[in-house]
Amino acid sequence: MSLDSTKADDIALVIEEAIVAGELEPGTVLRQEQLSEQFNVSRTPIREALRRLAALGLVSFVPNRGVRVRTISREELHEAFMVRAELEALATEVAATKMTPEDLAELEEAEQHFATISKELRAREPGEARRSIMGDWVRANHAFHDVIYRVADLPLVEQLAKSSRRSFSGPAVWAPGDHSIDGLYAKNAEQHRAIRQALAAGSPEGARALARDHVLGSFALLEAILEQVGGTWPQSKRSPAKLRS
Amino acid sequence: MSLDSTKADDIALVIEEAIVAGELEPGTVLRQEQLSEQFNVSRTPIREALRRLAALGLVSFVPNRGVRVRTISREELHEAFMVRAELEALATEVAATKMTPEDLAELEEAEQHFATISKELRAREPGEARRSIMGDWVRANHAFHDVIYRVADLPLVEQLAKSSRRSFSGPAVWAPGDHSIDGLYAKNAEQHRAIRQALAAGSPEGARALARDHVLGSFALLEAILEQVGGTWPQSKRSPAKLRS
DNA sequence: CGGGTAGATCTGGGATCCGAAATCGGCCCA
DNA sequence: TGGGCCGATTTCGGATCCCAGATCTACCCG
Repeated sequence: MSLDSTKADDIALVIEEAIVAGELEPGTVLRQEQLSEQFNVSRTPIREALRRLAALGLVSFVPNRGVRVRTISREELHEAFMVRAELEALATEVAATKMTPEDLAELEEAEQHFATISKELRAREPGEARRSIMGDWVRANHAFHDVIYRVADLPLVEQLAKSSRRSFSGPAVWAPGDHSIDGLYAKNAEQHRAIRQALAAGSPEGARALARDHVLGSFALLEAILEQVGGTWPQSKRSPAKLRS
Repeated sequence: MSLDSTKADDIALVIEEAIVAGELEPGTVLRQEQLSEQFNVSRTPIREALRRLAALGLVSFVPNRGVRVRTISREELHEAFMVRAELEALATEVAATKMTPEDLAELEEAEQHFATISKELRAREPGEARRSIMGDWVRANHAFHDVIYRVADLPLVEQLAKSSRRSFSGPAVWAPGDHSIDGLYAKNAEQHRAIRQALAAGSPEGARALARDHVLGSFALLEAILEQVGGTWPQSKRSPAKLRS
């Protein structure tokens, strides 16, 4: 615990994980004292951790009122995808010139794992059965893209892309969608295949374009998922008054 | 001061400004106590401010040892430019469909202001005379791009692009270069004109490509500036041992 | 004379305490 | 009955204090 990390860092990572994993729904108010007893520390490291999360955009800070898990509007979600599309296009283009056979093998494995889970997902009925596998689906999807980031070896791009990726992995988990959008799930998996083939062919331009389309297509998928949940957008900005839960 | 902001926030902004403006050279060690008496506060808000800066990547945190202003390697600088090239290309493409005549007029004014300063810069001799105007040059350059960001109305893109812009505005200030690269300065100013014209023509694709080239070209300019300073890269990673100054 | 080591000192991390801002809750009055 | 006012309570921001880890320094020993 005390080896090369502070409590504030550790706590920030745990909370970040919880937010990304969708365990903390957007809009949730985070009380400093509650967190401090939850982690058995004083409020000082808690506040430093929250400062970090605020700088990363995961929570929003309101002076003298508290922090809440950031809510994201449809426009913000769209923009996050546009950003990731550009960054991922860049990373994929760069990766195309660096792929080794071992990298390609690893990528193909990740692709197949994702395809398997995607198929399993589509086989399940909507509801809890489908919801319980969404975490795996998100992780498998990330794993595929992470191979590309690793090969591209662009730390800043990777950091920023993952940062904007956080904006939507949560919603995807708690809003699994129904059968009518299974075609989009299937298309998503198929695009992984196309990207891998472009990378295998050593085509930077092709890989770039495919990566960009894929990310933008993923937005269409997520949008479809979210549209179904409540008809209306699920986590719009709620009234900022009355911060108490 | 206390209206809708905390001391930690205020201090973070001040320090951030100092780093971006090049007043704090990379590698400088920031002592909590020194900062606390400088701002007349206790160390608590100082540490929260530093946490924020660390999350933004402006300073690096070493547990139990302190923070220092982040140094940046040539590779990191290059990557920051690649990122900004993609983001700025996106913003410019979006802005092309939104420009009003008023926006265009404002953009042209910023362009001319930058051109004036650029010309003044090239007229000066290297050394202190040139160095003293670099801050204005950087600000005028930012002002031009900021018009585009404002019109594009993509907050996340703007935030991220400005974040990566911070990586190099400092170096540009303290390493003004000599006459041999004046052609690059001139070209830089000329590219602003081309971008504005593409925006005026309502050509998203053209504006996108020009914006991307412009940013990548700016990297060549900065690289040339820095090459001259000491022959070698000026602020490489120093030995991390011995944090004391 | 060089290297290692133990104590002194410095500095950062975290706990506890206090004042201030904001919300809550009950009361009064129209 | 409903709206506004005022004290009580909650929660946050900041200050101060203490402890632990790291560095420095001086001494000792080979």
